[in-house]
Amino acid sequence: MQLGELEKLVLQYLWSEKVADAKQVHSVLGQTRANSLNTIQSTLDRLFKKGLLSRTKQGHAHLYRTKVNREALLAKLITNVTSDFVEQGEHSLIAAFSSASANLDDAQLDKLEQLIEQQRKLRRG
Amino acid sequence: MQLGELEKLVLQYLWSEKVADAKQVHSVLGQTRANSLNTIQSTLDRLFKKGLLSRTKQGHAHLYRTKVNREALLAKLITNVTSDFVEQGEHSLIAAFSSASANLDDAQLDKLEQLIEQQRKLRRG
DNA sequence: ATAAAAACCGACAGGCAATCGGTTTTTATA
DNA sequence: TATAAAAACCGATTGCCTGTCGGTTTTTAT
Repeated sequence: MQLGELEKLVLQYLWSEKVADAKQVHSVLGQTRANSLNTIQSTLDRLFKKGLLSRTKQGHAHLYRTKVNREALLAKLITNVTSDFVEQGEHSLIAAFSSASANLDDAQLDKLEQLIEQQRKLRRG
Repeated sequence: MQLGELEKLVLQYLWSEKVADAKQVHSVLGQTRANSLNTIQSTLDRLFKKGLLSRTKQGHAHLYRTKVNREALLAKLITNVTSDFVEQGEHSLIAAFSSASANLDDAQLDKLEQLIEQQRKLRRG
């Protein structure tokens, strides 16, 4: 699943605003990008069809919400883009890390270690 | 950078074979997919233009080699697909890790920690 | 009932991968 | 060195996806 520029902007907006209708999204994104309201509606609809947004009717407008948070989307995108290259039982992030570790500075290594520890704690309950 | 199905197959073939010309690639991939030699040539050329392959002339054929290994490509793809969602100054792989850490099993967490330690040792000299 | 608001539908442009026919260039060799 | 074969190169087409929006239908508030 490929995400276009506008789709990404809309997702980010909805992560920050929680809920919005097309008009609201348009009023904000229309300031940086010259989009018609229809363009925003199409984009919202495409994201909805991709399963990334949910929507409910409120009055005569759809209210859109994100259906996945940023972390879940990142995980999904990563899986999509790498799945053809990873073996069963292997995780793409770990494979990638082995090639990218040299580019991380000490602080980033620390950070990563912290994240691992944090995850371990979570599992111990 | 978006990779198509055939492009992925070609990359995987070249990771396993190290070096090949269009004819060789075609003779192998042509068994599963019905491609003309020209199709393979186009694909090799596109991968070359994307910087994923290098090539040298040998006789009247280009010999292609991968320019990035699998791990480096994974890192690149992950960075590409996540970068629009990652804050300035944050390393996308680390951001990605915090998104996906819940999907890693204990052994994978161990493995990652080992890789970090290994990198640390390397730096200490 | 009606006007306004929004959804819905359909179309088109632009970009990219896959595809391949036809032409030009290169090279080995007769 | 002329030539045939091999491969590169060029250009065109198809199909898919995102962005774009005009026009029509549906919904709703008054």
